[in-house]
Amino acid sequence: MNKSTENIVIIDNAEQLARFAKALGHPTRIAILKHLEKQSCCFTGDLVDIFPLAQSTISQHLKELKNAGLIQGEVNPPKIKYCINKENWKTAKGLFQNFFE
Amino acid sequence: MNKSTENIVIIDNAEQLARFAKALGHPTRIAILKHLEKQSCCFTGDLVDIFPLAQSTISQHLKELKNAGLIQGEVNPPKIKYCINKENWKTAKGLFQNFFE
DNA sequence: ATTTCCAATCGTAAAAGTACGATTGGAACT
DNA sequence: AGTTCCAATCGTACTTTTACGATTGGAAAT
Repeated sequence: MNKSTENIVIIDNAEQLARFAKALGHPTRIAILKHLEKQSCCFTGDLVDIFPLAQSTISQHLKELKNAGLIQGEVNPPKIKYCINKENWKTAKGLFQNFFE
Repeated sequence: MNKSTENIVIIDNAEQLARFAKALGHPTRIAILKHLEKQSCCFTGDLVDIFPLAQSTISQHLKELKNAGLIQGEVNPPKIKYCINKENWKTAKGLFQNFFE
């Protein structure tokens, strides 16, 4: 069982919404996601160039987005290509939409 | 200048979105907002009855929601009636909508 | 004036988040 | 084998969040 995505369905809506919201609760992570939306995909290194943050910090943010299920990484040696996780993205969209009516 | 609401317009979208998201990033706060949506308004005490949390903890969550601009409190002695801040709610809704396309 | 009631604030403790530099790991090249 | 490259992870420091009980403050009622 993949901790980051598989258990989304079994936990209650409020918790799932809070989970997504928490992942979105940092300007850098919003910016990363916006960038991924635009680019469709990108590498960690690209982000390190764009943001004035250490590589380890970017990596940490990516990890959180991945744990929340909002992105996924595809190994593309020697790089790792990050993309929006479209399925969960849709789920998140729906939850927020529903929440705000 | 009211710190919680007035400066929303002047800060960048990503930051504002992150701010709202952060406020939504806790199950209790999601639940409080859902309750406020349903009830239209409510008192702190009502929430203390509903949630298995200390009064001070609820108060703290309300404070954060207020600081984020999502709710507002109207004094209604001896109680305080909390409502959704409709204007900012709309702003938040728009930001999330736009973010998810 | 005192009491009562509601809610904010204070003080505190434990846990989580944010950021950094340094190190490690794995895959592809010399 | 050794080197190079990218990205994850480790170790660390600092800040913020979350939660609690206790205290305070303000308004209404006795």
